[in-house]
Amino acid sequence: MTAPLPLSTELSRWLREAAWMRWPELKDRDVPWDVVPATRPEFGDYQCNAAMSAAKLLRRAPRDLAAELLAAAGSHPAVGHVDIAGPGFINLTLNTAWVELALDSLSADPRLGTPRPGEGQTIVMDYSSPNVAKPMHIGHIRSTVIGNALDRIHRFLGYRVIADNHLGDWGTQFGLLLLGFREFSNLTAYEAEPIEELERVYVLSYQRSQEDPAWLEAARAELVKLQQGDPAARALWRSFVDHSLREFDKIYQRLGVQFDLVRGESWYNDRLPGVIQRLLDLGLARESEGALIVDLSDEGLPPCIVRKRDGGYNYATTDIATVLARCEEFAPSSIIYVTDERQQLHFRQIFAIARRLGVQCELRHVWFGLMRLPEGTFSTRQGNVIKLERLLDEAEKRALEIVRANSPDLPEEQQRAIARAVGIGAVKYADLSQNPQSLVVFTWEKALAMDGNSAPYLQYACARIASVLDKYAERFPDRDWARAPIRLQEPIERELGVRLLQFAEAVLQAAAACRPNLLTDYLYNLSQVYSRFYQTVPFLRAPDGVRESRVRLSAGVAQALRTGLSLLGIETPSRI
RNA sequence: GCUCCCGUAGCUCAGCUGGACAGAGCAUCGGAUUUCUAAUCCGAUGGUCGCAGGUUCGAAUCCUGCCGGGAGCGCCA
Repeated sequence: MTAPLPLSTELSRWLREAAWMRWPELKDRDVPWDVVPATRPEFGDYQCNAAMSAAKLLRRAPRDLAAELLAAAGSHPAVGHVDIAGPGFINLTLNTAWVELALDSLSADPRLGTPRPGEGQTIVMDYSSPNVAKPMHIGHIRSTVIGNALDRIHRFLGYRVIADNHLGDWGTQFGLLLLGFREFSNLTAYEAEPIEELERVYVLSYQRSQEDPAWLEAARAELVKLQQGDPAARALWRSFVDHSLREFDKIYQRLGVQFDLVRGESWYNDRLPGVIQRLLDLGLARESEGALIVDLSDEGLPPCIVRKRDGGYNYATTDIATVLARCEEFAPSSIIYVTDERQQLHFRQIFAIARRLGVQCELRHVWFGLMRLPEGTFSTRQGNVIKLERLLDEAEKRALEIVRANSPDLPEEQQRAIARAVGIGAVKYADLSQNPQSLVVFTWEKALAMDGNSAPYLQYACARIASVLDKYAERFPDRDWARAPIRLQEPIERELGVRLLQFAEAVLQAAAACRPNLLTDYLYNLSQVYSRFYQTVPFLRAPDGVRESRVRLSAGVAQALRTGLSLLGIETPSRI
């Protein structure tokens, strides 16, 4: 049998349809018919708060409405009993036998009942997008990790996702870089540590440009040569990009991040004149102070410059070209950009212009708070950047110390593998478990937290369950938990079972809100309940049948944790 | 000057499309292991949800103002 999941969706539909049948006049009114998990255990498993809102519209007593609604809805197989409490809350307690059956089918499903609402739809996801010739630092981790989690979540929900790493590989800094490279570079250093060398060269070239107008002029000339396709400039630039990409790939490999496309800004270069032409043809752009702008004042936005006074194009032009190209090539239902908060205005402008150009697909900017250091913002010039590589190294190092202390019997190689999964997982989780829009002040302590609400806590729960399954197989070789029915006897068991049913809801919510922390919240809570279950209820020593039920429930929890963590890009070793 | 975001326990943060006495983790204090991984669990302490109004049966959540912090606002990306 297939359980009607997600349960809250199903129950909401049940009550909403009954309400609309009973009170057709409320159909277009804004009444929250949603059934949501109960806020407190004594209120049952789910609750509906619609009666109070409806009461206002119908000028009736809310408790009466609640009673009429329940009478109209009749019974639902999942609902054991209902209560009307307080001013008119409808409290639903699930039928435990139904929950048991739902878990029987759910725990056999690797997706834990998660639907695929995205089938047939494409999403382009634009994330990470570091700048060529600069090292990835801790400021890049948010876009990369949050973007990758949203990428994985959407794929899981059936969307065709095109993950595109929109590299910053074009722009005025390349004039200084090309010129500086010819003058200052050390080729040996460039081969060994390309990004560091390019960074050094850039800083020198930048400094000289501040003091020497002729140098600045020469840099501009280099940029023009590059943009006009001069073979020598082009070749050198290509080398910068390739070397940078190789360095970025080391980080991506460690983070388990893969892209379908790596198209930098340069990829759109040839399309820029066409974009300008379209804007002009449609009468959307006009000249102002020598530059070409799109006036957006009727949307309350400042004008957007799409061509500079000197005839050059800027990032706005590129981003418009990018939207158009993506729509043409992939026909996505939406394009999601994951960047920091500073680009909010920029994307509002880009989206407004794209719509005027006839772009239909949903355009979504998922922004997150800029990462800062306790002493303020960091920048290359202040020399206070913390490189991503160093953060990952430190995470693995600290994790390895803990692994060695806790599992001294394991071979060195396995300890290292566990430390990688735990360390990288901790770093990712620290970022993913926060509301993306919170302002983030980087501290080592926070970024590397490995106890409490952290990835290792969840990984630990998984490892414990793996161990339980091993022990079971060892001690009861002729029994099979996978076929035994799940029975929920103890309150903690029931709580765990109901919680497990809510996996799909958590994934769907995280996707809809583009907030991975909704998923981490769910997973953390599930493991907390599991830890309590593990602590208070014996399973391998439980009687026949009960033992199998508990082992099977544990296996279901492990499945949820593994799947959930994989959606966040976090590994789950069978031992930690 | 205008726009956006943030201000919740000593610290770090959830909760914010309004719902029933405000939740975690860390820290502090006290407990739990002859048994399935103690990277765990149980208990205690700890909050005028920045301030002041307003809307509502009901506000941390919505609206207005103020205070404090961050970011952005035409030729950088």
